[in-house]
Amino acid sequence: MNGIAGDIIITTIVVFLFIFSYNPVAHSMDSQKEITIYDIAKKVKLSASTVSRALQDHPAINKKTKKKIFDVAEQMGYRSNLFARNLRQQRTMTIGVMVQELNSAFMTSLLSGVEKVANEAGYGVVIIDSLDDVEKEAANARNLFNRRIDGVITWLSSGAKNLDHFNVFVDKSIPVVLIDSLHQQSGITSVGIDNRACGHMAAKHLIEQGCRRIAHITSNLKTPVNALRYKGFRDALAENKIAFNERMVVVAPVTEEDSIEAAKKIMQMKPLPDGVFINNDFTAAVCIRTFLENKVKVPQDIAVVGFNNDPIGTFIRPSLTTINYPGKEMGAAAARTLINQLNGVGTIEQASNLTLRTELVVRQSSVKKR
Amino acid sequence: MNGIAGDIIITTIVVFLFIFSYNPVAHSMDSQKEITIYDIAKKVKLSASTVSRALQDHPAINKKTKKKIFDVAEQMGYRSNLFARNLRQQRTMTIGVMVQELNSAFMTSLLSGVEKVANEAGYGVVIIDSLDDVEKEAANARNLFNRRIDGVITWLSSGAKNLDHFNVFVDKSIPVVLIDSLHQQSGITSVGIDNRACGHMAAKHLIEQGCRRIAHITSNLKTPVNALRYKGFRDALAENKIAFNERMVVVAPVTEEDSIEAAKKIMQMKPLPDGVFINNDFTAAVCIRTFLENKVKVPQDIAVVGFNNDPIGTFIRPSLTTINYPGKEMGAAAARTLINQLNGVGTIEQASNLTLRTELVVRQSSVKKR
DNA sequence: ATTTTTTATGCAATCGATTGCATGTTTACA
DNA sequence: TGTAAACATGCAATCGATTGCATAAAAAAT
Repeated sequence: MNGIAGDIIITTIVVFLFIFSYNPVAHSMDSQKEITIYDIAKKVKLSASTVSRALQDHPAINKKTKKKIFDVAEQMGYRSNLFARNLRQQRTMTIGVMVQELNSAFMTSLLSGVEKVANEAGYGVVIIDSLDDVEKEAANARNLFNRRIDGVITWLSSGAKNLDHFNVFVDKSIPVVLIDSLHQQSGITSVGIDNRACGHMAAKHLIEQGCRRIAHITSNLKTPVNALRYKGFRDALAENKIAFNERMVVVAPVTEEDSIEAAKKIMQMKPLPDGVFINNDFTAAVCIRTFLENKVKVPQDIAVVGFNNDPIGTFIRPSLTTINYPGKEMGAAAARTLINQLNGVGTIEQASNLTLRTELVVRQSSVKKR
Repeated sequence: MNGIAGDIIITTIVVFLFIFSYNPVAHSMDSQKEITIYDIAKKVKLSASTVSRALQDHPAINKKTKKKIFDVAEQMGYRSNLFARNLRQQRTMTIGVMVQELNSAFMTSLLSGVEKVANEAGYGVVIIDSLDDVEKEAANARNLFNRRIDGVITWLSSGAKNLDHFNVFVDKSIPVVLIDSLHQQSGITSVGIDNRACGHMAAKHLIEQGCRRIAHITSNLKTPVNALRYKGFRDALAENKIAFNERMVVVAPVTEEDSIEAAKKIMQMKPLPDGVFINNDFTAAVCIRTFLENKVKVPQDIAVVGFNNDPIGTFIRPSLTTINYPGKEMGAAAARTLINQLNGVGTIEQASNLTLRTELVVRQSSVKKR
């Protein structure tokens, strides 16, 4: 009503605003009641079924009728009640995303990828984080399950030993897409990168720069992802007949203190390594800083290759050579895979693994030659 | 069925597992059907009303009956159907968060604050971004509205001229909490910081470091937030009787190119400014880099103060003096405010503005004296 | 033993939209 | 003109949980 009036006469708006401001009760009461298809039906003197069908653009409804119903719906400020629809159709048009932690540029770009694709397909996105805690992860899974999301995209916590907490989804044929985790469990798809190839690429690059004593810093070697990167790294060394000692691996959580600690361990190695492949850019950045503070030159004394292509890498000096990890694309791919499954294109049974392309981004921290 | 059998005879479990593994079709069909309160009612030979009440821990239900119903529900793998509940109760236990863009550490920490508080209160969080586009923002608002979220937390796009797209919420008495925006519209609460004070604090610090020709880089001066920071900045200069010329303000969007451009403009000013207050850390980081590349020393030639306390500030050299902007706390405060409103503690009518504490984080980029 | 109170449970309507089936109406074709 | 085909619309059940009101049963009071 007021919308229409407002389009025509300016003063009407003023009057309404006046009322709105000074008579909140009348205002809220007035606008509080929801318009349903029954209200529309009454107005156009047709049945609710017809209204429902018209709004869905059902072919059996006369075009003129549809037009009229659409107009009246618009006029009355109708909005579909998703609960009712969901209750009837048994779906929520919502996908759940579980991530370890909302704390990195990478996660953020991942989410924006999911969000974009999902929204375009009409899905909402519910995000929940596990703070990298296995128990909270299980609770979250339950929570999402109870919310009847149509599908889940998840980045497992690093301590996750199995996928049991996703069984509820699998059992109900709710698609699950894992990001960057490798599990061959049937009914679960995964989207990721070729971690072994990445480790190989990093090591190969360092070797090409002339490094011969190459160390590795990783957050842990238990997750398949990290283990594979390490394997690729070892493989490249072996292929080039470069000796490697397991003492040249430093395991350090991704915190500032631990990263400094790790850098110190590297500096204490004798002979000093001339290159290091570090599993994430944050740690790499801290290490570079620590090296420089201790008069260890980068890349001259130690060449550094990180992982993730975090924006931080372009700010530090020397800038950081790293492996570009396509976060947004991964999110988008995961969402697309999930939605395809929801639409029946590619059923859960034929679930597969999708591997995205990665690339080495060479910057200053690793270039010894010119 | 299988649940009960499993509780009694171990071997039965094994048989079932066997079937599950080798007969996925039977498996999924079997587990597909949802348990409802009617199923439970039938099993315990009571009415659905009683079951419903028991599950809500209604006082009118006999304790033993409750116990029994709980047990059976557990056994049958019952999960409440939120649609039905929502349909009846007219709420979704979900809050919507609209942000400009999911692209910064700040947004991420903000979201994690919202998420934490909301989850603890039993609410889910739906996140949607506007890519800083006013139209998408309006569409998103509509989208969330149709999803019948119980409340909205939003960070307006920088181009937003008014809050019209939130009227749908206000009209339906759905609480809206703005983050870091100042609008006195009734029915809308906001959570933010004292931007004027921040600008003042930054300028005062630079002055104390001996700066007398202080420039300012901002993304635009139209949003109240930026205008207020600028005002505080100007006020501090005036209080200290330091001349200021509007040509010392550079307006530059937050992109790498524009930031470099801005740095160049600063360097071209004659006489060269001896201090600059930059509205965000990313731009500040790029400027510092650009300055250094052009042999302009920081802080000796130009002292720099940023804004936001982005992690980047600790990595660059010199490290960046900045204003700590409590992202996670803001998110948490916004969520708490919203949930209080939803619970009736503090009604929408008495909506107010909540201002959080900020602080100057002094690092290397601004310290000229010792 | 009878009445009142308390306690426990059930009935049936409600929340809105959807949809299979039935029915009524119009058009087309023989 | 009769009849099949195509088109349009309505009826009523369904999705699951909630809840005001009624009622039955047990306990307490008289």
